[in-house]
Amino acid sequence: MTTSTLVEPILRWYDEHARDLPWRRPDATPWSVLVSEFMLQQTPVARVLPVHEAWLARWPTPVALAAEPSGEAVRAWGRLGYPRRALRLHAAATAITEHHGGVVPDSYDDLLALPGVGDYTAAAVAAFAYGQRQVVLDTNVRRVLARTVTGTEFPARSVTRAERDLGAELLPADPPTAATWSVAVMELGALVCTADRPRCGGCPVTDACAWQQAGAPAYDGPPRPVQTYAGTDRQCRGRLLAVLRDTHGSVPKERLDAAWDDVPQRERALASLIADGLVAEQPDGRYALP
DNA sequence: TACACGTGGCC
DNA sequence: TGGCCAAGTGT
Repeated sequence: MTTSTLVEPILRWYDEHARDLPWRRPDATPWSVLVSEFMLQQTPVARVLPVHEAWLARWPTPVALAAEPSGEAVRAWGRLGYPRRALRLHAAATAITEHHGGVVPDSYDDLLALPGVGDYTAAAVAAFAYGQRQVVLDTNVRRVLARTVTGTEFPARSVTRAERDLGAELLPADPPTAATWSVAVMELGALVCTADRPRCGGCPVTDACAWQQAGAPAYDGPPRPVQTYAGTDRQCRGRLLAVLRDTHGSVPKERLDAAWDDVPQRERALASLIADGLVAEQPDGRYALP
């Protein structure tokens, strides 16, 4: 397996098959890229598109978002899920306003220091918004590398040193090409080398793929954790927050009580929402977005 | 290192 | 039908 057997075909494939997404357009601002990365964390592109568009129309800059209460960000987040991301995006906008002159920072370290920005998002923004040479390892990239290079259907639970070394080894030397390569591998993972039922017939590197050459063996690693949802605290939190999101102003506690039957669970969920800063209890005892 | 954290679509 | 999955981060 040489670099060129993987990189060049995937770059050519991307040139022909890349989706036209708002945050990939030449006129997309770093803020647009940053917003997209927050929204895309654990969330499909199709659901992000309309919310991203409305978000950028309302808040074209981090300064504009930072000027509003965090609760407005939570409300505008709508039903994207994981609303703590909205809170963190608002906090990131505030930090950018206060510490970076309102400009999304371009260094990996400065990005990493922002709330809600971890290794993936810092590398992605540096690469996609600023054209830098960064190792971008998301779930798509990791799956593509696991199959094509390692010969396993799925990567390990967490990023390994070997993956990081491999990502660095494959990364083209030229920064703009490196950035394109990173988005190209992600796109291949999202559209072709999917977790379930990969479309190997449309893959530009199927002939070089270690997993294919090994006969596409079934995954035999440790069981991947199942996400339960019905009846969980997460679902309860979602129900409570939906009441506030869909209401202008504040609500009495009875409105929240009506949203979930299990009393101890409801109280626990409400307390956690308040602790997270997603819900504010007012002096009059009513509840509202922060 | 595991686990918590929303939501909806797919087969 | 319901298990599985979707551009992760924080603790």
